[in-house]
Amino acid sequence: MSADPTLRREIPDATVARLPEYLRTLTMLAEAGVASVSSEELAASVGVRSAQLRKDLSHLGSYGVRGVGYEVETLALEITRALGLTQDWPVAIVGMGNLGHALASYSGFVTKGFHIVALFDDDPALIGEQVGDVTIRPSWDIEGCARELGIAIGVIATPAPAAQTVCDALVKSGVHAILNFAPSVLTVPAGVEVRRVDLSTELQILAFHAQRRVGLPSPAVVQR
Amino acid sequence: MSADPTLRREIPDATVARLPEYLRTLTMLAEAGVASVSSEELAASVGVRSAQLRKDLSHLGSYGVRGVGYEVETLALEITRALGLTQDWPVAIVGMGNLGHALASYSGFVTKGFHIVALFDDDPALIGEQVGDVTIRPSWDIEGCARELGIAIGVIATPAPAAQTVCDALVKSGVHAILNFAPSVLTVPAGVEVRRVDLSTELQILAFHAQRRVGLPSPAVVQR
DNA sequence: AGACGTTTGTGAAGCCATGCACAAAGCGAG
DNA sequence: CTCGCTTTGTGCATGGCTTCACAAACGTCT
Ligand SMILES: NC(=O)c1ccc[n+]([C@@H]2O[C@H](COP(=O)([O-])OP(=O)(O)OC[C@H]3O[C@@H](n4cnc5c(N)ncnc54)[C@H](O)[C@@H]3O)[C@@H](O)[C@H]2O)c1
Ligand SMILES: NC(=O)c1ccc[n+]([C@@H]2O[C@H](COP(=O)([O-])OP(=O)(O)OC[C@H]3O[C@@H](n4cnc5c(N)ncnc54)[C@H](O)[C@@H]3O)[C@@H](O)[C@H]2O)c1
Repeated sequence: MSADPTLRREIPDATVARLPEYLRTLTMLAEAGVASVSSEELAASVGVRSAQLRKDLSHLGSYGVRGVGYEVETLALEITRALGLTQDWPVAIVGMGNLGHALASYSGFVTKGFHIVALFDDDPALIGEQVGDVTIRPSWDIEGCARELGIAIGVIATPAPAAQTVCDALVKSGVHAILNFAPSVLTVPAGVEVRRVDLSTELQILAFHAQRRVGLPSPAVVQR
Repeated sequence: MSADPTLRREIPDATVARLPEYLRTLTMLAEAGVASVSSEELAASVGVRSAQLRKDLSHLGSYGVRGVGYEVETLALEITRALGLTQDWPVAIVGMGNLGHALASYSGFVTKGFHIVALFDDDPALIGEQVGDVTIRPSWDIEGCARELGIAIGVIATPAPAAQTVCDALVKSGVHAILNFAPSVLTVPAGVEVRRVDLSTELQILAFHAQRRVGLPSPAVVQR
């Protein structure tokens, strides 16, 4: 009785982080004309254990057929819904340097439901420049137009010292989700979600593992 | 008896992932002239609990002074050693499109001990182009010169369909650490470490959380 | 209709990471 | 030297995630 079908179950963070991978693989399968897939096959494509895949999917509901597997289209749709990708998300990028330009001209986002609707920078030389079909605006306009444009997700690609300032402006404009490329820790009010991507950190983690290799039995032809 | 002082202890992955953050903050403190820091202060700057910081550091050894804290220079050096950053790491980037160019011209890597020593692409229009002080080489030369240049870390910034091919070439050239920006799962021999950075995935995770917000008590002035 | 092989969904167990709480250890003041 | 204050390093408890293993469910074939 208390089981409301529309009630969003608690989905573990670890699962949420894997759902996009499942979705991407399912989309590829659908394009290849595959209609049905087993947890074993799908898990192998994504690089996880089949038990993990099944447990992850069980958090969304029961969309498989025992003895058969999952219908690719259906499962893709359910993951899309769980992730909230049935609607389009308006995205703004702040900081149109090297990285900002690469992000703005990347076509891989739109196909996933993300639309870049605003670009900001504080360099007068960049303001007014057209990237794709969006014009770069002055960053002091963030508070003015971000709310108006309905920006839901903000991407920060400014140098580290500017990141907190930009973040504050975004939050003040009603943005509750921020992807931060600057190597700095952002302080935000409760209810605002921040994810950080730090490429230097990734390289350093790789260096750690590479260092441990020293003295190991060479390359290995062993496949895993 | 089995305790070899030079034996590298097992450092948990979760800890390794945080060490670069600690190091970055310590470097900033050092530049600001701070000589000593407590676990409480450092943890606050990084955004973790102090107990977690102390436990993380305890995996490296005992470099703090009770009642006082940690000497910034010393701790930074120890983390640098633990991560294997006392040596410089030669890095190659494959795929010099938008993202590849942004990465190649990013100055934040060299200061951390990473040197981009080779760039590859298979587009004749790009081959020969100079980025910084490195010339773009044809990607069919990877096996020829990667080993010779001592490439330890490979960065893949090609479209997804080319990623596995490029990865194979890198591995064949003796590269054991790969940072993959392409949205594809790479298959590698045992002993090769792959990390993937997928910006679409990050946005999708943010979308999930943003979606859950719907109907929540608005923005909130509450600081956390 | 019933038996059989396959694959899902999930309890249970094991594992790892996080957070708590405190004894041990250092420093400085008296 | 001793006392008291501060902060580290860590044992232990807690919670979450992963993996195992199997009953339940489904399609198919006879
Ligand atoms: N380029 C890379 O490959 C790379 C890799 C890792 C990390 N990063 C990080 O990403 C961020 C951007 O890198 P980049 O290479 O594009 O740097 P960049 O210097 O090329 O671009 C930064 C841009 O931000 C703009 N900016 C500065 N202050 C601003 C403000 N207050 N409001 C709006 N815009 C502002 C600048 O005008 C500039 O256009 C940096 O924090 C960098 O550390 C970049
Ligand atoms: N640009 C972004 O902001 C962004 C964001 C997310 C993910 N990505 C991913 O990063 C990758 C690169 O993105 P991009 O925007 O730079 O793409 P891009 O098309 O601008 O560049 C790809 C480059 O790879 C080269 N290439 C293709 N096949 C190759 C091969 N076999 N060997 C060597 N080089 C080869 C191409 O010549 C081109 O220069 C893609 O996989 C993309 O999905 C990019």
